[in-house]
Amino acid sequence: MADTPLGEFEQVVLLAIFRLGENAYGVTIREEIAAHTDRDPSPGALYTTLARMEEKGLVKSRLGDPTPDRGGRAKRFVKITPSGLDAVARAQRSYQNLLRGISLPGLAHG
Amino acid sequence: MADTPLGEFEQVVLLAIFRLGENAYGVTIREEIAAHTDRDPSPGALYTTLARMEEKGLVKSRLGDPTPDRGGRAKRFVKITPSGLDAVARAQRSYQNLLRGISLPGLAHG
DNA sequence: GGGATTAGAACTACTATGTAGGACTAATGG
DNA sequence: CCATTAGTCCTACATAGTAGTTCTAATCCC
Repeated sequence: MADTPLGEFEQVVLLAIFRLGENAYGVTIREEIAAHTDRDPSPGALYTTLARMEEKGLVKSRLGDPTPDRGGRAKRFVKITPSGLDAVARAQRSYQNLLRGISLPGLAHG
Repeated sequence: MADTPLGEFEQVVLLAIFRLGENAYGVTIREEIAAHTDRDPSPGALYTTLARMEEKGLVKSRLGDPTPDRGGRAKRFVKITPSGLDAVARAQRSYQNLLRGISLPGLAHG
């Protein structure tokens, strides 16, 4: 299953997790996505996708310790697996490849 | 319906059409995708997606003249609409935005 | 110390997108 | 006029995207 084609939203979630590093869990991932894209996914949308990706081995999760806060329930921290990292890189590469030589009107190069 | 979030494959198809310019129709689009990505979509996969995108106003199609070839059936040429172009550009931008500041292991920059 | 309150996760249900394979169609050529 | 061929379209199903709601476990306050 090394060549699972990543879905659009899966990629967005993976990248958000990547950015967050050690502090990636449901709530922060959602915030990160909202901050860096035009999306604002519902909790359900995120957790469902997270669960599916874990099934496919793209991410791994571990339950953290409860924080000393009101409602400080234990967070489920998420981390990208090597296989997940590979999948993002691969997706990026083929995307980049398709873009090669194209200049899209209305899109700034960078 | 200006903010339709483009799917992964939709984007690939759109970009292929863009590259092909005036000569974009079923067969050539399929070849273009096969040549520039790791995918090799079946005819059905492509035509279905094309039909859906036309419904959403992302592409427009017109029937060409039959070519004087054996089996030279009339081709259905496809063109990206302004709204389609906008959708790709938007998708690109938010993708780029999410990538900002990230350096992915195993992915060459460029 | 037990119910109100709250952060956070998980379930259910549904829609949309991705995908294949084969049927259909319209043209030529012998 | 039927075999052959380029090309399109139909049918059916798998997978990804999405929302809303409910469940859970922890503090806070009286």
